[in-house]
Amino acid sequence: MSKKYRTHNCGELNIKHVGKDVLLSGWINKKRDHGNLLFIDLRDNYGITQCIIDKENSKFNELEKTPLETVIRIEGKVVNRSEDTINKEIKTGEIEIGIQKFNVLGTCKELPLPVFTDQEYAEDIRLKYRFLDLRRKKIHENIILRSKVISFIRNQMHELGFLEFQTPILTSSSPEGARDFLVPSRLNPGKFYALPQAPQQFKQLIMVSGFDKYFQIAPCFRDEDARADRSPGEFYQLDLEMSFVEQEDVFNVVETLLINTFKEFSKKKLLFNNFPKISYKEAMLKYGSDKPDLRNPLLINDITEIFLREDVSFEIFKRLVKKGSMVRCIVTKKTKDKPRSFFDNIDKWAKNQGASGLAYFTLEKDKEVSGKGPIGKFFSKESLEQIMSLTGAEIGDSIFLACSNKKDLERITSLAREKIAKDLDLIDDDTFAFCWVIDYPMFEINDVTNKIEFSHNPFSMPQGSLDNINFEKPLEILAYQYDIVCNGIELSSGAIRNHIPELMYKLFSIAGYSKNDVNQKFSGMINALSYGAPPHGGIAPGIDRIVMLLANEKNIREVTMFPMNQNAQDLMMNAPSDINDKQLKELNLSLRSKK
RNA sequence: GGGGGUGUAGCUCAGUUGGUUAGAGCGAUCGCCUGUCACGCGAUAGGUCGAGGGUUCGAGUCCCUUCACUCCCGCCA
Repeated sequence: MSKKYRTHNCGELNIKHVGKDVLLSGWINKKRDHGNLLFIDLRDNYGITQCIIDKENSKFNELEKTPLETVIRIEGKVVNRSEDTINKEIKTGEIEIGIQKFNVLGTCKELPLPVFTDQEYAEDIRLKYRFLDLRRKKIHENIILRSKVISFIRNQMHELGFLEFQTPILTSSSPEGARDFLVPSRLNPGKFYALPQAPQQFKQLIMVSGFDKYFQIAPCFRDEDARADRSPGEFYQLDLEMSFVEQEDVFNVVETLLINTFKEFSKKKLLFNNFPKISYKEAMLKYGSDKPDLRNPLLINDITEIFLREDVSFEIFKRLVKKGSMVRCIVTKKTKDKPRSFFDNIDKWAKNQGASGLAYFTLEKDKEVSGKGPIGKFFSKESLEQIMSLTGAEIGDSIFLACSNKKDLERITSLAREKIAKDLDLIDDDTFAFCWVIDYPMFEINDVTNKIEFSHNPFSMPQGSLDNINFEKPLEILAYQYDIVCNGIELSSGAIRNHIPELMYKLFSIAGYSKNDVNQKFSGMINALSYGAPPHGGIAPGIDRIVMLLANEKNIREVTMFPMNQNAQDLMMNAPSDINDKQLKELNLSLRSKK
């Protein structure tokens, strides 16, 4: 046989190959030892093939003693299995290999974690031995899925006419946004590069350079603390930017791309084939959040005005409303027969969340409409009818109310929406619900400093034009700034960019930056915009989160090949690590002694 | 920086009200077994109960401190 290691892989042999002499190489996934007969499940990237050897073979004892996860080469003949021994679970289950010879290609010590199980393991062991962890079925498949998704997206982008470019990894520190990762410069002592938080400025410069449509599967670096859906350090975005476009043009590209990708890689249903567009303001009112989960049918309504009525006697809320608080509610359909415990649990839960609780009552009708439940008696028939017309509630429905300032209300009603929907089992886990959140405000007021700040990206284009924007009321200026949300997870945000220097200076001045400040801090950008910049805009969907959704995983490490732990350490490579004095000297750095 | 959870054999976990020698499954080692596919059966080895301190006649169990991992808040386009 001319091949050295294999003639076939472990996933391709079937009934058609019976009688052939083959070479297979792979890992010993599992052994089943019958004393005089030994089954070996040989595994490689492509599948598992059962191989068999018996006492007649002189190599029997040696193979019997070879540990799991040893890499071996097997020489043998493909034989078909008898009807009753066929394994329908695996692709190669109709055949097995009668082993003639074998030899060890790579030995294996006792395993720190088993490869052959679906059990869950402590994170630090998995990360330290990631190369073993990655052999395991589920995560191995996740990583392959990730590769396929990226390659699919790349093909789609090329087909849509986008050009793929690389942008610098060593760049300059930017004043806005997240904390930068810094890299000391040897040739420029005392100066530092920063790793890009995103190729934001570069992609705009690519547009100014006339390339029209750009994309990149771009690594992004942000030195912020981790979350389950946020890697410490680095993550990937599908970064894209287009010239001569309006918001709708970007939406069309992204919707096409995401719909194709999600249809290709998941069996789950798409709730909308045209993604609904929800304004930021509406999202905050109806869902209490700018990343609403539209699988959840519950809506939030403002019913503050009810508590100004003479015929409502719920004095606690009335007093708070007089002082400026608002009242918002969630209606649950046909819950009048739910046990008292259902309501009390939610109230108790809300108190645990730091709210003063969730008041509730149920709408009933005998001769006339009445409220049943702890606070039902405080509402007149007419006020209940007004609530019904404001919220769409009907007889038999229940109403949960909270009263507070706007920010706390948004927080608690958003959480309550999720909690109640879960308790009532209202969320269809088998769907993806995408939506756009649009019309973000350009500015917001900082609670602590009471100063006006950019609420998102300062380079976003305000809605309106230089001569009709009311700069006197900056908090009312909306931006062509948009987010895409799926199942309550923020997938990306983007904007039509401000390519007009004059308008840029004006907006920055509202946020307290002088023309000089802007010229200094964003010199590359503002300079470029002064030499003929096309109108342009883009977006940057998070690749890791897209793969998370497609793989149905809750943690980003499950779709990342070599992730760091929560403290931003790579336990396998021992990063970050100490460096020696020579390196420090070359970089003109000295370390402060640690406390 | 703050809050919650977890930490017992190589791995996954049990361990009662504080009470004799800390257990099980998988894995390892040895033996038996020719049709398994989570093979089966028997035996053996394997423990700083995360670490340190305290209370107690006695601590895996109670208290304090501390470390590691994780989830969340802060932070984050």
